Amino acid sequence: MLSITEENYIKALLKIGSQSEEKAAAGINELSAHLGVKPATATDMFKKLKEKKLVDYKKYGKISLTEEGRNKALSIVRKHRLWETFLFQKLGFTWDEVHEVAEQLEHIKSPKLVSKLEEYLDFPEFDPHGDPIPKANGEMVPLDKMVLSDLKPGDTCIVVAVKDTSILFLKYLEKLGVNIGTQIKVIEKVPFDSSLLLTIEDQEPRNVSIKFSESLFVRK
Amino acid sequence: MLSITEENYIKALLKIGSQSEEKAAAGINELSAHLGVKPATATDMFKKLKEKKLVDYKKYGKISLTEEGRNKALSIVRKHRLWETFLFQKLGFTWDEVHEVAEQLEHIKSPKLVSKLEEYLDFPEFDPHGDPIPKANGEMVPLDKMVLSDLKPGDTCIVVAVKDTSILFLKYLEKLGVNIGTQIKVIEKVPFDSSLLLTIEDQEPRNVSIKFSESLFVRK
DNA sequence: TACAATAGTTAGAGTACTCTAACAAATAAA
DNA sequence: TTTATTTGTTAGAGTACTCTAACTATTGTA
Repeated sequence: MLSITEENYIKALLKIGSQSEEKAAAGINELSAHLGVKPATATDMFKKLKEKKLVDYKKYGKISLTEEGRNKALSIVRKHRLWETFLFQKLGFTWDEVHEVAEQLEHIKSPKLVSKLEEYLDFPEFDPHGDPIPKANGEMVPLDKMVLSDLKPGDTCIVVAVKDTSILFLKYLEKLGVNIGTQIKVIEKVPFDSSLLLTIEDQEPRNVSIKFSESLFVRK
Repeated sequence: MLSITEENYIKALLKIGSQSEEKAAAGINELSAHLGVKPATATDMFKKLKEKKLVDYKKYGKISLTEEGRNKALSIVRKHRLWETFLFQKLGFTWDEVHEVAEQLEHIKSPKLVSKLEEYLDFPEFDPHGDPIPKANGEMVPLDKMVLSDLKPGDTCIVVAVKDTSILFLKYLEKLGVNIGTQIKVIEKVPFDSSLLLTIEDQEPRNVSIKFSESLFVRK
């Protein structure tokens, strides 16, 4: 049985690992920053997780999940996203509120609760941020997505997920009327600062920064 | 902000305190047994809770909740019973399964979650075991209840709650077809062992032990 | 009222997780 | 290729919660 702390460590590794390409490995500094602890603390903890055969790790090397560690981490992500979906769909939480509460709910230990919840939500494939929800066996529909900033003038796309889940960004999206499924057309790319001029659904064209367009996942 | 451990300590005190009459105070041995820790451990913890002004306590004296401690404890019981209701009504958990999971869910910190959940459940007054759910302000409908063993032959009653929430007892009730709201009529009291002969709804009369009849709350 | 039984406390120690400070390895730059 | 910078490790210590063992106070009984 993993402690909440241990669960958070392997979850962080799954998240950072899946962002980078290839073997999905991460360094101590990046991990500790993401977890909000000092590198020394993270070193100790990953040593312990290595003993438990959840991570692969050698002194001064990159850290990656073992098969078992990856499954455990996926089951936490599964719970997190199912709870987010519940909070959003059933309890009327807003987009930006669900994450924080789901961070707590994801650590509840009850296999029955998870499967009942999934059934109650009618087996959702995506959470409110557009991220795919892993199934009980760890499978996950791959999301074919690109960042908005990769589009060219004239391209049209559908918003499928957010890359940045910070409250500031989510609130800004809300204000702009952007949700999962929203249609966006790129009118023009400003060479000076790489900002984009675009139309959101039927609204008037507006300009968004490169930071914005790199934080939104879309599908052509 | 209280830790999960601290929450469990004041919850135990509320529970034991409200079982006994008068000033609702409890001893260290009883509390530590209920919490599954050694008396030495409980002594330390209640000292700490005294510093936080959540309990009244002097060396070698009984322990009781302060006004603030009582409010905190009630809010945990509120969460516990709302979650039990959710698990039972919405997710199809059985009577005996809800408690264990609610023990975990009651520690989730989110005032919004609690009020949204209450609203989603349509402001329930009782949990699946028949116990009243405290309102946000700490108020609770008083349950006019007595134990089945206090009835006399010829009396008829309605089951309103269970006193013992152990899985063994709940499963036995299920087998007997006893639920909240079930009607029971006492036919005869056996002087030898104080067991009762009774009819449950329209079933054939059957005999139940004194242990059984002292574990069930009813209303005449 | 004295003493045995019960109830509660203190001291010392262990585990899990965290930190700071000092150091060592790996990597990038001159 | 030597050095500076970045990255990661070790040692020592602190907090929260738990234990055992030894002790003290309170209560009930003879």
